[in-house]
Amino acid sequence: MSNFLGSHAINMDAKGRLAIPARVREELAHACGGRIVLTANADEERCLLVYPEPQWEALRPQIEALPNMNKAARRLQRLLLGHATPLELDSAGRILVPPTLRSYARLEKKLMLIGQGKKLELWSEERWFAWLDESSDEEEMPPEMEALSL
Amino acid sequence: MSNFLGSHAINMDAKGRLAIPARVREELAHACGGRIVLTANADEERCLLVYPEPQWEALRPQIEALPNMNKAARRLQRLLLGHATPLELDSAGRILVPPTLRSYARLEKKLMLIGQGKKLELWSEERWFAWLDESSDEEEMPPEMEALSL
DNA sequence: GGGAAAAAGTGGTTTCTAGTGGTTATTTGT
DNA sequence: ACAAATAACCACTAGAAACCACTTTTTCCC
Repeated sequence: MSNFLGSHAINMDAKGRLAIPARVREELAHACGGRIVLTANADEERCLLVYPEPQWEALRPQIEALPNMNKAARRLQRLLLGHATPLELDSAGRILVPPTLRSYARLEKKLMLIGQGKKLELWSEERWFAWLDESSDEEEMPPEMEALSL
Repeated sequence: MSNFLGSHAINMDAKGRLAIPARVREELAHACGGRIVLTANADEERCLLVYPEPQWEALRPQIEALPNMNKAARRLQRLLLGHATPLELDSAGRILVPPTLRSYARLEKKLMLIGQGKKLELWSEERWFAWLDESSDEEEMPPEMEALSL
């Protein structure tokens, strides 16, 4: 099972392509043969999610099955299903990010790719750093988290 | 079980590598054969955490299992998983700190490595001393701490 | 509707920088 | 004084980024 960790600064070229870092490329190669699905993130942070295709296929039916009389559920469906795009790495290990997703996540030239275990997140560098600087201690923690000893 | 104690001043070279002190290297060698995981610290002090790989592997599932519809949990995941980088000491006992982590913890040439029992903390020397000066004992304590007799 | 021009997408090549490994010199501790 | 450990230095390599050339699609104008 794939296990993406760490973060990488990467650049998008003028045509909206980005080169996946070599380390991550290896992970992807044996997790899904380079076949990935790119989609939008549902929470308030406008970043993109990068799933190995099998991971996505496991997740998709769960999203589709949500009770869609519920507003939050409909929102999740529209965002995730509505943006999902299957992609393959080209011969140089690059992917082309569709214009819709580019603008959803406000991607400019400088990006950050963040490992999150079974998936990756793709952020505009500017937004990532802004998010890091946001203070956090106002949030309330779930009990599992209170109990953690790092 | 590993038991890191004490603090060491160390230098980072121009390429972002640092030599682990011999004492610590020995500890690491028999705790994890030199296989470590470097990641970000979640609290407001921007330092890095150095885990022997087995320690990290014990911790990782707990972090991944947090309910990630919760904001505080997501933050912890992004910080810890998103920065975690497995590293091995090279033939000279050095590690290369990835650029992302370097900038997260604002590491310059002079660093401090602080033993914290099962893990180590890596600080910019400047920030470490600043923290020593500013931190106070005014905060309120958890009950377990009240009961301590030093 | 046809053609020209522009834009977007694709593939490859070259250049340069960051990473890697190793070696030598200097310092420190015994 | 000697040995060990650290710091500085140098050479080599691989990866990323910038660049360039070509193809396909779209758009706009005639």
